[in-house]
Amino acid sequence: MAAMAADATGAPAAGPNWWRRCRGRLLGFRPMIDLRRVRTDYDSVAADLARRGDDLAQLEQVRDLDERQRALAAERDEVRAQIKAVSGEVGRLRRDGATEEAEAKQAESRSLGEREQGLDDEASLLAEQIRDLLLRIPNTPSPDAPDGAGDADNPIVRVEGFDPEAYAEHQRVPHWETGEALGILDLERAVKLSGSMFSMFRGMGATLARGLCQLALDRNADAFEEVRPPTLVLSSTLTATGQLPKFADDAYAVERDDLWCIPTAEVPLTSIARDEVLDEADLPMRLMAYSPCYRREAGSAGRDTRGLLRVHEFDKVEILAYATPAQAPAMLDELVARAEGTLAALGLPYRVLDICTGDLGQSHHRSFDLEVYAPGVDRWLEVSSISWFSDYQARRANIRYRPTGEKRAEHVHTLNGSALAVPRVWAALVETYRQPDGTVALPEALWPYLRGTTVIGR
RNA sequence: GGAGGGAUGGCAGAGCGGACGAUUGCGACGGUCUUGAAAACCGUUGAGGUGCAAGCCUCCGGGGGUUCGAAUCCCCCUCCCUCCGCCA
Repeated sequence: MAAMAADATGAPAAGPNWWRRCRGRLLGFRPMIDLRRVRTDYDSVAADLARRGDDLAQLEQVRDLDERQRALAAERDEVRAQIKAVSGEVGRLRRDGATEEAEAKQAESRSLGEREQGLDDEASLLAEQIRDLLLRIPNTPSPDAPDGAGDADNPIVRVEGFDPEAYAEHQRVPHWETGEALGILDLERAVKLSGSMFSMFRGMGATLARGLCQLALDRNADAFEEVRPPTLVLSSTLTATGQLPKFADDAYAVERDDLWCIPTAEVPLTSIARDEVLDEADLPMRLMAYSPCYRREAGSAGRDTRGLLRVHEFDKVEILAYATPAQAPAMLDELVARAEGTLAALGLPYRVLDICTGDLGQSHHRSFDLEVYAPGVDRWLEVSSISWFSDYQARRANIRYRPTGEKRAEHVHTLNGSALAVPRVWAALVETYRQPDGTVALPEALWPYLRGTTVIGR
């Protein structure tokens, strides 16, 4: 792990991989895939990863390097045992005054030490290579996840409240036009402040944005503990959830302080239990958080640049759970149902997609996407992605629980999803509820959050 | 930001170069006693790696160094506490 440590001065060196050397380091040797499973059950791991359409070269490499690493480590340990024995001998001889013999033993120990050093260097190098590979290998998909090559293959599980014939001309106006006309969205000045793909809500637009978060929090407060987490986090925190090392370009970095802006509250919420052993009685543990989210959208520059469809900073309410493996499938259903419930309460048509193996995120075991229909832009907008990570994140983050009666702690399963993401829902609302006179009549569920306003006019 | 003090097993707290993976107390667990419980007494009790196993190895906040040998000595970092400065 020597290469991961801070340099002698402790100052993070700049450069494309500066965070590799930073405070808090990347986590220690914490693979995402169970290395033991790679050893004992290689074929099934390979088959699982193949379903994602993944290249298996890295996995093969891991298997081979691991074999060599273990052999070297065993040899090194044997030499270490000898050194210990010989050193003990030295102590005894010195006490007995047998100086000459002691010196001979010292020489012997010294040469053993050189051999140990060589073996250890080699074994550590291999271990590091294995770790780097393992951190980049994605999660294995659930057997229930549908097969497919990409987003075109995601089955639509259900569509709720959508009637393509039901829309009138006055709803076919993009939210940015209505927003500017009503003075509730000020994109022009947002660009002046922060550049393209930033947004600014004003007046009732801002109240609506905040009200949406409040609504989402209130709807889940029956079972979820509200958390207000930090939104700047260490590299190690971003690694635990899987954003690093592979997706460093997608996040905003505050280099001089080795901090990153969170892309989602999933990041701090998941790390809350990092390096802890939870009581089984406390599971499932449900948490929710409102937070701003920051995304560089590096891979999608130039796409969806108009309006609120894709922005660098937005507000979101995230719901998350730690669960036992047995509880996880039901928890996935619960999170989906909760996210759906909020969309339904807002009266927005939506559909549910079962994400196929080829479109699953790197750390996802199974995912469902929720999309709302926005008539003004005539598109389905992804507003929530609810995912089950199996033990992938828990392994990286070292989150465990002790099954009752068991001696050995096991990794928990993590699940999370957006309860509500503001900009796209805001857009869909403004388009869906636009009246013939250009005002926006908001659904009743929001009224308690709008200070008495029910219709946003000029 | 400056100056001092600290970080050891679930907790408290010893150890300051060799018999220390770590005294002890509390807690927890098992047992004896008891109608039951308490008390008392006896015993067990950190984590991880590797191996069929016996075992061996690693871990005293993290990293590096000195040494035949480091929890113990040296250097760097992080975090916590106290004081000063600054501050929503």
